[in-house]
Amino acid sequence: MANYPHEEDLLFLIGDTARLVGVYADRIARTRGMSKAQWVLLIKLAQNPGLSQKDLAQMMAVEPITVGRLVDRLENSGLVERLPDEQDRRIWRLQLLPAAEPVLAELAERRREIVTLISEGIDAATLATMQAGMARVKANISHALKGGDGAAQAITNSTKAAV
Amino acid sequence: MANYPHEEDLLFLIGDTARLVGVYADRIARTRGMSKAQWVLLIKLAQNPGLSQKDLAQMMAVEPITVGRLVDRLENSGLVERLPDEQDRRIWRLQLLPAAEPVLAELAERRREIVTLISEGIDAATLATMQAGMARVKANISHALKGGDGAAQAITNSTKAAV
DNA sequence: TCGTTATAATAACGGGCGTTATAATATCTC
DNA sequence: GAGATATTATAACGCCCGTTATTATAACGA
Repeated sequence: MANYPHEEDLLFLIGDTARLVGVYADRIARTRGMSKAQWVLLIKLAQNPGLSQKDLAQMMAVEPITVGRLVDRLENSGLVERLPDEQDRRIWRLQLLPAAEPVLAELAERRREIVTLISEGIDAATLATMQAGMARVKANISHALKGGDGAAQAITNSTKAAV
Repeated sequence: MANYPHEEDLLFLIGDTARLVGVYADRIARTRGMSKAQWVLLIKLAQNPGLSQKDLAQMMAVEPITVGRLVDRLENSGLVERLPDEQDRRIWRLQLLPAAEPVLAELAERRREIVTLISEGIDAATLATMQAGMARVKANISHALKGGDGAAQAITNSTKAAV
């Protein structure tokens, strides 16, 4: 069964890599009783306390309903709480609960390990090019999906050094 | 609400971009009555008729059970059939049905449009660097998940021109 | 040849995610 | 101020996907 590494399309590569990294990160998250998606939410929320679900959804590049469901589970786990907004009764303000902080601290180191792992054998300049390039791909597709996220400068090899 | 483009992590970028591209591709696939995952399966199967579910799973970088479920649906849609293997009664050999071909042909053009879309504003050399880099990331994570896929040469900026 | 071990496929379970539709609440406009 | 319009969150539905466990069949070893 011939099975060469087979010069794969960037499109397939993006999907496969994300799924595989997701599986890996998910296994780590589960050692602390959460999923990868919940872990991401916690990270974003730690950086921006008091966000609404809609704001958090935009930051995570998912639909608001997805954040709502994640918060349901995180609330059950005692890691996040929903607080009513003073001005607008449609809005929940999200807050980490104390139980979240030690778990997040432990996982932070594991996250650095993942970054190291996926970067193996790739030099820093290439990594920078990839980061800038992926940011542009994300901007392109976001725009096509009619959100747009600004940041639309062209990415070239020479941009790389500046990133 | 300050919301800068915010210098995003490659790890987050990979996940977000894949999801967003997935949503976009899925919308296109649904105009032909299938999902993005089913579309991918059909493409791989068209390139390699007669694969077993396990082989196809490896090619798609998913678990065999995932392929089994996708084939269930594609069989119901009349796009794929399962044929018994002559030698080994555990194995199904997969085959596209005639109905699949015109649909696949129509979708091929839409796929090229997606590639054009996501590549906008990124020069060819950078795209090549990204492709080689992502292939390495995939190899790194595959190896860590204990499959490994060979192809473990270092990727550098100079590699780029050769790709 | 018989029993152990390996392998392909599948079932059950649970979490992720978008789409469409709906309820509650704000906001805007006449 | 009242009705039209917009916005935040949520429910229902369906598909994606991995983990663990099970069944059927092959392959291997004494």
